[in-house]
Amino acid sequence: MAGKKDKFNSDLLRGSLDLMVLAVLDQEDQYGYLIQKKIREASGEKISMSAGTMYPLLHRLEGEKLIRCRWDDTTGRRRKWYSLTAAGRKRLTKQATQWNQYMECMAQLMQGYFKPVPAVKPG
Amino acid sequence: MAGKKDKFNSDLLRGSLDLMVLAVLDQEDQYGYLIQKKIREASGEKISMSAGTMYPLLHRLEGEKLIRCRWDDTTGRRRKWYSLTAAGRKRLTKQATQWNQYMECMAQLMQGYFKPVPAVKPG
DNA sequence: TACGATATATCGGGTGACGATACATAGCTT
DNA sequence: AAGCTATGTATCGTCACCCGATATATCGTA
Repeated sequence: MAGKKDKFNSDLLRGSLDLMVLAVLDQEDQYGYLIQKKIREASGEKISMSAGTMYPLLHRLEGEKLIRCRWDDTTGRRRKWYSLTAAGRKRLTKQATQWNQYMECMAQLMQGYFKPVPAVKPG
Repeated sequence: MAGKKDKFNSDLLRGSLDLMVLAVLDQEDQYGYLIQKKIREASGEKISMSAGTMYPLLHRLEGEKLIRCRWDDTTGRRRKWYSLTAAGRKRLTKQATQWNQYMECMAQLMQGYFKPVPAVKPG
């Protein structure tokens, strides 16, 4: 039973959900339900983005031209496949950099409490 | 001029401001204005918590009995000194642990994009 | 037929960071 | 004296966004 139903604070998600989704889409094209599943499983069920969070988020990213979609109606299951745009890749890099900088700031602030946080920059 | 006015996304703060303030207060007692200054300087001016953010946050933490205050009216400057309660220290540990877990989850999710993120647990 | 998983979508509610604004004191400059 | 900046605390309205609830539809299976 230990460490079973520990869900993260919603506020933690707000700073990183965009980044997560962009990163997942950078690896390969996905549709919403798959992204949700991927994030849930990769986090060991710890991070669960609800449908009511995910679909508006995808629509927002699409509105910002960071991702684009195409419907797949060839099967009974209507699926909306998303892929990164060039702007999306650019944003991903920027967000990742910002994330790293933020981690460094946290390390500074937590000095004495936390051990230093190494940078985790992509290639 | 480069890298000068880069402010972090407000949403990044939402998941960590509580943790920051608790950690700062764990080091030594502070009053609001000092906390604000400390966070701003330790982050290299990158993280700036506005007064409109900080004071309601402190009141909220006080309402949750995580911190307690006492007024200092001995000088011309009215100062409200805050210190951690036992519950506050407990919460700090919990939040820090949660933060680390979240970083690990992010590392998993960013696999292939990010390099792995080492844990940054206190003691 | 009934149920659960798959798949997308919207809506209302609540939370919390932010800019604006207010007020008061201390110290420095003009 | 007047004006400005820094110090110090506080509240308010706005806005963004995560969430649970709800709706709709298909598919497999018992």
